[in-house]
Amino acid sequence: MPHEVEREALSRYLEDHKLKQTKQREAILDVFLEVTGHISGDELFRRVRERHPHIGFTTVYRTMKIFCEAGLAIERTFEDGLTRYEIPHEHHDHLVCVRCGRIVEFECSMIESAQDRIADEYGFRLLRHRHELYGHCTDCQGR
Amino acid sequence: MPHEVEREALSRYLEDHKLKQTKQREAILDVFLEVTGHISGDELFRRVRERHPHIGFTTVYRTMKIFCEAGLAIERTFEDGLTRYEIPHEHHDHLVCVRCGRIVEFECSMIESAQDRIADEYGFRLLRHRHELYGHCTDCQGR
DNA sequence: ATAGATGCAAATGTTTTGCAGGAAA
DNA sequence: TTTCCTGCAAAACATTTGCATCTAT
Repeated sequence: MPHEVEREALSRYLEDHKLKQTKQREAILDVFLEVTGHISGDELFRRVRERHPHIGFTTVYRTMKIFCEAGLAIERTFEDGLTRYEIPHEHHDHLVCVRCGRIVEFECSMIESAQDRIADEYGFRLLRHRHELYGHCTDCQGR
Repeated sequence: MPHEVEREALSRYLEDHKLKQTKQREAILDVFLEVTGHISGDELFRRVRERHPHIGFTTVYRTMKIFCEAGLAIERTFEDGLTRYEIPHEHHDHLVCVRCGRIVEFECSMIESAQDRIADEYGFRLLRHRHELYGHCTDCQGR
């Protein structure tokens, strides 16, 4: 049984919130968990559709909102304004290639602590941040 | 004559690009230059309209694109997805209060050089970045 | 005279909502 | 059998485009 842990996490969340266990939600979870990287709502919908032609895009969007609330997905928005989803793992920020769209993750504890100092300095209570570096990746520099 | 320098910069840009000097472009420039901070297309349109009821929002959007190309404005997008414009000045990033919408600018050379190192490490040629800190500002922490 | 600008209306593209029928508890 | 879901169509939303008309050069 693939994605056992996540399926159970979803079950628990749905039960706790008096929501229903449906075929669509399971199907979307499976497709989403097979994704490596950052997928847009539209692209995810197309992949779901390949295997489950009856599922509508409305359901995909609504389901991803639930997954985000359940901690099974994280919503991100980059320069193009599309909503993308990723599987949660350690905190990180992103490098984005503006030519091929490649997204690479990075983590820098020095930047993290600098952010805390800055927020402190301006009297802000920090909730979250967005830090994206845009450029050309190795493969795209020749062009 | 207010905004003399910017008016001339605009004139020069329009001439160089065989574009036309129009009342609308001057009017929008004046309203924009009076803005302190970061203004959305919609809000800018409303302020332009107060003084120039005949100017359409299409013209405001089109004109701001020209101003950006002419280096008279910079386009920014924060969490709410709206396009905002600011008057160019030294490089900086932003703290955004998610309750009142206040936007504060900050600059941190340590973060800047860390970014360069990271881009380097991943083989990216860095073009630009976006760094935003979201939280509650001093005034909004009680609520 | 002519290239370019304007303003309205309509289109765009992604995401959300209304609603009637359908499925899970 | 009630509450929640689904899928379609339509709406929402900020921004862009088409086009006939107007204006700066």
